[in-house]
Amino acid sequence: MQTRSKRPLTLRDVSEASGVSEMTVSRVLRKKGDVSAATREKVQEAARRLGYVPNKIAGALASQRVNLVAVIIPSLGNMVFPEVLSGISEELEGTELQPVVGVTDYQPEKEEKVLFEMLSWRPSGVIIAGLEHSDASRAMLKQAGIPVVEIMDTDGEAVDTSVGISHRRAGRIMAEEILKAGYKRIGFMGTKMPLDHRARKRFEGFTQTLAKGGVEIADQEFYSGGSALAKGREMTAAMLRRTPDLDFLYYSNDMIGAGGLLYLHEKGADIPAKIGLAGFNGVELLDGLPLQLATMDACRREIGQTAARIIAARNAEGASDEGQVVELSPTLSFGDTLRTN
Amino acid sequence: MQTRSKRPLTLRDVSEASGVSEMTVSRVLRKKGDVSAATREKVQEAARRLGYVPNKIAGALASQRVNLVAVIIPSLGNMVFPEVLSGISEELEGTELQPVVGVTDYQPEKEEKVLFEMLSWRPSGVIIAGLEHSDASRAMLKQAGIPVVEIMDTDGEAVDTSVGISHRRAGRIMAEEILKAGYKRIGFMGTKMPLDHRARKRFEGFTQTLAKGGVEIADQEFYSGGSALAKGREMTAAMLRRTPDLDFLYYSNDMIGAGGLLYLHEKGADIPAKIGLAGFNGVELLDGLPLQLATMDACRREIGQTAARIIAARNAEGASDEGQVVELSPTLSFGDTLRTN
DNA sequence: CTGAAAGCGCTAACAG
DNA sequence: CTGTTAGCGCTTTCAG
Repeated sequence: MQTRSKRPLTLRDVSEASGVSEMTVSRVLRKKGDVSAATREKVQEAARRLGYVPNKIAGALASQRVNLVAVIIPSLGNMVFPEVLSGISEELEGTELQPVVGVTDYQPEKEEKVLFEMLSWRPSGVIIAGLEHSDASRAMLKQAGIPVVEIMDTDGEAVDTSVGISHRRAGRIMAEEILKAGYKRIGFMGTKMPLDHRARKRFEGFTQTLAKGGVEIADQEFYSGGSALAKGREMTAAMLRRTPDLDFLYYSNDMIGAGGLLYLHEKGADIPAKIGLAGFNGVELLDGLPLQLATMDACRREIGQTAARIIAARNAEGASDEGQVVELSPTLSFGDTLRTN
Repeated sequence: MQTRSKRPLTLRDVSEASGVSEMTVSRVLRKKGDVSAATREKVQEAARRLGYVPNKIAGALASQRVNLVAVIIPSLGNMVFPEVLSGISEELEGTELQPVVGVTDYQPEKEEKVLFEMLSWRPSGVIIAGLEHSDASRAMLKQAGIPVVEIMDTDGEAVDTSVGISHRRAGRIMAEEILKAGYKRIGFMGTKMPLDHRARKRFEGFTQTLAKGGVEIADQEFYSGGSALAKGREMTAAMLRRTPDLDFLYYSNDMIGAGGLLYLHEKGADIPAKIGLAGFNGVELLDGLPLQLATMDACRREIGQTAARIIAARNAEGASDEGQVVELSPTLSFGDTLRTN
């Protein structure tokens, strides 16, 4: 139908091909304003025949509106963020808005760069992971004059609005359950990530609550890089060699927890009677393990949905420009690796 | 530093604040053309102080250039695509270009929508998964007048350029190795995905090669939804109940393969002597399993890098506008679940 | 090295 | 219901 052409088609081409003014063509193509069925048909036919694709750059400049929501996350390989994203997409599906993703690799400088880059496209809103940002990033977010939702975490001060869980509380709850179940000699394994503030907060909540119960972490180890499953396996083996009397292992994520679980299960360990295990995230991926790992879900999908809903609402007319804090409650699953007491 | 303002800052604001013409401000901010050190300093100081973020919409419209590469993939939850993406990002890092991701959920209509949407931003290139697209999508890709690289697969005709592996050949190679190892009673498990053409092609290559060796698939089962690990476990159990004399199980992806592996390992099956297993993808994630699953890597990262490099090269001056086919060679790993002879 | 003028392709705001 | 007139904020081009 179309002919090869170096220059992309413009509204004017459609206008000429259909004998209708540019303005009316624009109305038809945007389904905005009333146009008679006859001309509408003529225009659509011409547009289709030519293979016209509107130029959003020009449209956005003229209308001063860009229906994009910038979504800024640390990583895609983490399993948790794709789920947040699908919550966002799902929720935005019914609206004009579209998510655009930027990845920071947990680096504040990269976050700053990505944020700057995305804001320069003048999006209608920003959804960004975490509450910890560089001063420059916070300044940009404030200055942008658009709704900003910081997600995943509520332990801290948001620029505008935050949606997430309290990781301190999550660590605390896990510690309480472990104590309640009567475990005493507790080991911790996690990522060596000074910049993963949420893991850090969980760890803090965890150790502080143990301390209140008169228990101290008996051993701990941090890793970085490599296959998480393999790392969990190795670290668990090493830790039990070093501190054989541990009766509970708390992992900062489910993947290393699964590695530990597989290792102990093979060794014929008496789980959860003699040794208990728990991870974090509620990764559905792991459902087929020999034992179900105790874990705590982080409400990933729900966080995405809620954040997206807030942005969408604020973009609608007559929205209250108020910031808010939405704290979701993670649910603990005991699985097969934490005594229910 | 900045003041609250509803209206985002413009070049004119920076111009007024620095007492330098808009044009020269623009030159400084884009580091284009020669500007005296003194004025450059003045401009940069003003821009920083005000918190100016350039408006790329306006810039793109004026310059007729958008440094975006549209990347269109079926899914983010698949583990394989995030790796392709990181190959792309890595390769684009050194250039002006930036990837923008769109997800199709394996649905041709959604692909068409996403493609239309992305093309309307006039990107500098398109990287799109697969060779199978609707007529409309192919038309748009041809019409766009920008480099288009179809990735993952080379079994078929590309619009412009393709980079990937031959999935037919991958299936064939696996079949050859299985026959060579002397397995005879072979079961297949995979996703119920009429739209996953690559899985289909592997399956075809696999069965055709078995047939040449006088072997027919003894049993097969397809699933959809749910946790892949759990599905692999269940399907394996069911299949062996139904067809107990199977001596090899070929899985269309590593996750269900891992489920089967865990199941059989727990049952104390004699792997790989009495029963062999193989998956597909080379998912590093699974490195900590009790046995290493035989698999074939799909060159995910390398595909991303190559595709990005091609787009970048074509965007440089004096590039040959030629389409090409880049077929990469997947490597087979025997792991612990496929007899080496 | 710096500035002035003229759009990029589309849509808001008015007229008819 | 349809058309006309101005820009949107930046960059290209051409003069100084």
